[in-house]
This record gives sequence, structure tokens and C-alpha cells, in this order.
Amino acid sequence: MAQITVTLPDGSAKEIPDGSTGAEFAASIGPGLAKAALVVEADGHAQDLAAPLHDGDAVRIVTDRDPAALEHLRHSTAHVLAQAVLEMWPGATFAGGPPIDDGFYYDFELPNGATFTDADLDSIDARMREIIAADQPFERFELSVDEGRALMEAHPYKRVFMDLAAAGDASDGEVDGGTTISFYRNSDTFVDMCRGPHVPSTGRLGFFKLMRVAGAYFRGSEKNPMLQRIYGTAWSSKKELAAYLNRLEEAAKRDHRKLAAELDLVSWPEELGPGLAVWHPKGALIRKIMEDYSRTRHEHGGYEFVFSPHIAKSVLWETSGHLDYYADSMYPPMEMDGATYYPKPMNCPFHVMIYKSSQRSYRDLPLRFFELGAVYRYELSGAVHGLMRSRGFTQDDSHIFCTREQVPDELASLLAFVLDVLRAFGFTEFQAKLSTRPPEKSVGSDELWSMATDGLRGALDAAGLEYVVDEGGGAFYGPKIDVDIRDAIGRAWQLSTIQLDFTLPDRFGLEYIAPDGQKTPPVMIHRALFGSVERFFGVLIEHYAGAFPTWLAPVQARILPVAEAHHDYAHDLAQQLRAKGFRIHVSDADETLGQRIRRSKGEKIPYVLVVGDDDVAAGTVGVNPRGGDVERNVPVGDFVDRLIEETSSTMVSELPTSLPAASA
RNA sequence: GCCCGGGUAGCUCAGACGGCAGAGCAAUUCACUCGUAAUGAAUAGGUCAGGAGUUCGAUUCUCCUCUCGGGCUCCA
Repeated sequence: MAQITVTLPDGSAKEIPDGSTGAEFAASIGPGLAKAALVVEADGHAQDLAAPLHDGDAVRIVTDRDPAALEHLRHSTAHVLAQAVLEMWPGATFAGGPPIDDGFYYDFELPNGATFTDADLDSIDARMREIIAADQPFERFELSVDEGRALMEAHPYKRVFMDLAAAGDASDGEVDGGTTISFYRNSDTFVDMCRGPHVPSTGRLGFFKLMRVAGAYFRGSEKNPMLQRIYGTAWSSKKELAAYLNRLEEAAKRDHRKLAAELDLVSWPEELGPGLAVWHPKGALIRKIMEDYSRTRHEHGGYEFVFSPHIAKSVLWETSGHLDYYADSMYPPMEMDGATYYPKPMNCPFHVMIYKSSQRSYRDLPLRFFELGAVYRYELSGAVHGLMRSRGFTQDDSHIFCTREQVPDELASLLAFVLDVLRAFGFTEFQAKLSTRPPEKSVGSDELWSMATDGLRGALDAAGLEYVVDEGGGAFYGPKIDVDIRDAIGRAWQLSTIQLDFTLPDRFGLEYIAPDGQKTPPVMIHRALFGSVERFFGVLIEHYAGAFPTWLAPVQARILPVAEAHHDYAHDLAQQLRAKGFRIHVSDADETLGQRIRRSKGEKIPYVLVVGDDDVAAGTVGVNPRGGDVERNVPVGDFVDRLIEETSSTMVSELPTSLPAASA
């Protein structure tokens, strides 16, 4: 038999018989590897072990320890899910079922519009485990598009995928080339069109859990029928599965809606309506600290504070373009004195009005307006989510008006400013996203859009921030940079946004007098740093699991007198600490010491101070720090130093008095 | 808005083939005055989300509405 030559990852060449499959190749390397092998990569394309290798392939064996293997495993588990459902619901059809972060899903349509229930998940799970126990091998084969259509005659959604593939649209995947379609069969009763690769057989699977059922539009469009989606998670070991489920529990404990109630921060009374919150004293105090810090930083960073009303006449929103492009998200209008008023969904047009209020010169620029502006957006009822997504929220909104020449420096210093403030709140990891012109619903010339997009790209490069590009994800008036932060348990949250806008200045006829005496349109930069004060607060709650750092904690220390004899000392000490600017509470309630400590710990107060006979005599305190060991007989002065040290970096007197980079 | 699942005391949750609603914590009162995560006793607290229907009788069954959660879509 003729030999072919393949290249191994270490660069060495190996001769194997022509027609050898990946499995035979793996066996020729070593029996241990053959056992661990899931798929091979030939010329960068993962293929399953049953497929033949070709002469000249650069071959790599993917084992179950390889990150890519997890995807194969999840994809294979999705097939097992589909097999189980199709067997259990005769007449059911299926659409797409890809691997995703942490697991997989599969979309189905059940006969007569039937739906899944949670109880179904249990029986589907049981059937899936039977399929896995049967250790069915995954077998790959290829058909032409016509043959494929015939094979999938009972499954219209699959035929849509095939039609898309035949039309050259590979975005829906599961296709080889476009003329030929690959299929995977793992039993007499189940075949799925699929790009693969898969694990060699279903016996390799098993560490999975079906998580939930959900509705999902076919191909993600509201215009398409809604299918029944089943989500699952899958891992390569029992330990990893358990760790994942544990992570979910951990995240649930941090849920800001739960902690907001437990810590008495915010609530959502039914009487107000969905997505509308009231702030309780402790939540409001933290918010005030956040806002004060933000205001001070902005003041030092060369911003000027402005204010604007909550409603404005329709002409403003017509000029801005919001009524043309954003009306779906706006609250309905109010008729008054023969005019039509809308609650504001954005602050921008008001700041534009302030710019327009006088003749501007290039000497005035850049102008940086800042406002904590409440906006109202009619979010779909199914979209509201605690503080993260509400119908009324406060943007820490800034609009910068500058010349085209100033844009690069301004953007660069802006990004640096944003990251610096986020770091002060304890975030250290960032991920940026550059969003470009939307395919529909946008204004402005191509030339302006590409100039604006290049400007943002330059700022990202200057900041040395890694970014991904979201094609078509921009606002209707311009491209944008979004900055995601990563929280303490690794989740990403979208917060800051920087949007470049050549359009609004044009629509409102903004201008400044350039050095040459010509009237010139300024460039406008929209920027939110927290994004929304509400969402940022929600993220902070989850990031810190409610245990706010001392500078943000609503109560920084609670003093507990051991007995009545120590009450005076406790209150004197509290006055002394308050005089230094700290937030101190005394609990001399008629409760045992243990009870009061327990309550204080539940409130996640940074320091519990216990004072008794020893302390009254020596001028000391017993310090019980959050998450630390008790220290007895600490001199009061030492404790004050500790508080000062923990809070000084965010105290107003210590804040930077200029922008952190460029443009000074 | 669409699909699925919930809503019982301030909170966490039991409960009932349809027959006067239950616990723990919290609250209030009394006693206890206490050195590092729950002192004891007593009291009060609910139109079982709202409305309609079926029924002798509905918190329980059916329908509608509101609302919350998980998704889809969207988004700061």
C-alpha cells in the first residue's frame, strides 16, 4: 500500500499507509494516546478520528485534556440531547444546537405547538444517559445538498440551514464548502447535519446537566417562529461539572437583587412599575459617595457641570433624530399647552443646546460638559433586570465638543481617565469593544463614519487596550467604544461607553470660529463612565458580594459596648471618630453582645468595635474586622490611623487635580 | 413584546384528593447587663398577588390581569 507523509506538531515527519484514519494514526503514535484521542486536527481543521488523513497534512492529536476537546464534547452532548428529544417526541423537529460557553443548547419545535416543562428535562436526561451508556460511535459522512435535503425532509429548519449554505452563507455553519454537507450519525434513528467534529462515541460523554428550557426565535429574529430551546452544561469530568455548578451558586449568592434586600439598599415596589427602584438610606449613602467621588474627579479633570430638565418638546427630538431612530425606546409623549413633550431618553440634545447658547471660538474648545442625568427608556418588560437594566436610570453623562484636530488627544486622555476612575472602584481587568456603523438605521456619510471609527481605533491603540470589533454595533449617530470590566468572579459587565459623533453637531448646526475666521463644525464625543449610576452600583454589589470597601461602606465601623457601664465610652468614641469624617454607628440595644456581633457581620460592616472595662480603663478598642481575626486592646489612635490609611486614596484632598494623560 | 416557570406573614419557606392557614428568623413586650457570630418567655402579624368562573364551599381547579425569575430580542 502506498505511504503518505504527515507532519507532527514537533515538526517531524511520519509515514503512514495511504487511507489511514485519525484513529489508526493515533494508535501508531501510542496506545495511550489512541485511548485519549477525541479528534485529530489536520491542516488546522479538526476532524474526527474516523476520517482519512491526506498526504502533507500537519496533524495534531486532540485529547480530552485539550481546551478544544471541551467544545467537541459539548457539541456531541447536544447531539445526544437532540436524539433523545426526537425519539421521545415523535413528529418533533430540530434546528440548531451549537456548543456555547459552559455548555450547549439545542432548539426544537414540538408537534402541535407543545412545550417542554421542567419535568421533561428529567426524563430527557434519563434517556440521554441511556444513549451514552450504549456507547454509540459517531460516524461521519458527506452528501450533496440535494441528497441532504432528501435526508432532512422531515426537518424544515435543517433545510433552511442547507439552503443558506448552498447560497454561500456559511454563517449558520454545519457545512463543508457549500456544495457538500457533512452529517453525523450515531444511531440508526439519529442523523444530524453537522460540521463536527465529535467525540469518537457517546460513551465519552456523561458529565452534563440540563439546565433550563427557554423560548428562542429561529435564527434570533423576532420575525421567525419561536422554538423551544433546552440549555445544558457539559464538562470532561465530574469535578469540573461540580465546580461549575458551584460557581453558579456563588454567583447567585452575589445577586444584587438579593443583596439589595438583605442589606437594605434598594427596593422595587410593585406600585412603581417594572424597572423603577427606590433607594433606601444605606443604598442612597453609597450612591452619594460614588457620585461625590465622580463629581470631584470630573471637576479635577477639566469638566464643567451642567443640568437639564427631564422632558422637552418634540422639536428637540426631531432635530436630534431620536424620534426617527429611537422612538421605540422612548416613553410616550405628553400633550400640554398645544405642544408635545417627551421624557428624555438621552441627555445629548440638552448639552447641544448649552453649546449653542453662545458663539464659540476655537479658543473655547474642548468644552467638556458633565451631568448626572436621569433618563427614561421604555425597555421591553421582559428585558428589565434589577439595577442592571431599568426603565429610569441616571447616566454619568459627558459631552465633549472639540475640533477635529483635538480628537485623537481628547480620546486618548478620555480613555485613560475612564480606566483610572474604574480602577479606583476596584476593577483591574478591562475588555474593550469597537462598534462600527449599523447596516440600517443610521445617519451621516460613509466618509464621516470611517473617520470617526479610525479616531476611536487610534485611541484604543494609544491606550494599549485590547479590543474586539462589533461590526454594525454602533449607535445611529456614530461608532463607539464600550469598555467591559471583569468582576471578582470573572464575569464581564458593560459599563463605560465612548461614542464619536459628527452627526448631531451637523443636525443642530453647531459651529465654532476657527483661527482662520471660518465657521467650522465641532466634533462631539458622548461619554458615560459608570454607564449608569444604577447599573454601576449593581455591579459593585456583585463584585464585592455586598462587602463594600471601607471608603464606600455606609457604616464603616459599629461600636458595641459590652454592658451599660460602657455606653458613655462608646458614644464618646463614636463622636471622636465622626469628627474625623468617618461613618460610625453605636449599637447599645438591649441584646446580647453575640447577637449584636452577628447582626453587624450580617450587615457586612468593615469593623466591629467591642468596648468593655479594659478599653474604658486604657483608652483602647477591641477590633473585629470583617473577614479577619479579633484584636484586643488596640489603642484608639492606631485604629484611626488604619481607617485613614484605608480611605485616603479616595479622599477628595488626595485626588488627582488634572487629567491622567495627554491633552493637559 | 415572545416562550417557560413562579407569587402563601417584613424575610426564608412548609402546606392542603376543595372544608376555619403553619414554622424559623425579623418585629413588639417582659425578664436577663452580658468581652467577640443566635439568652429565655410571651404577644402580635396573612382577603394565600388581583379579578372572574366552576362549586354548597376556592388560597387549592379553570380563565384573565398584574408582577417576579430564567431565556429570546434589545441595551447604559
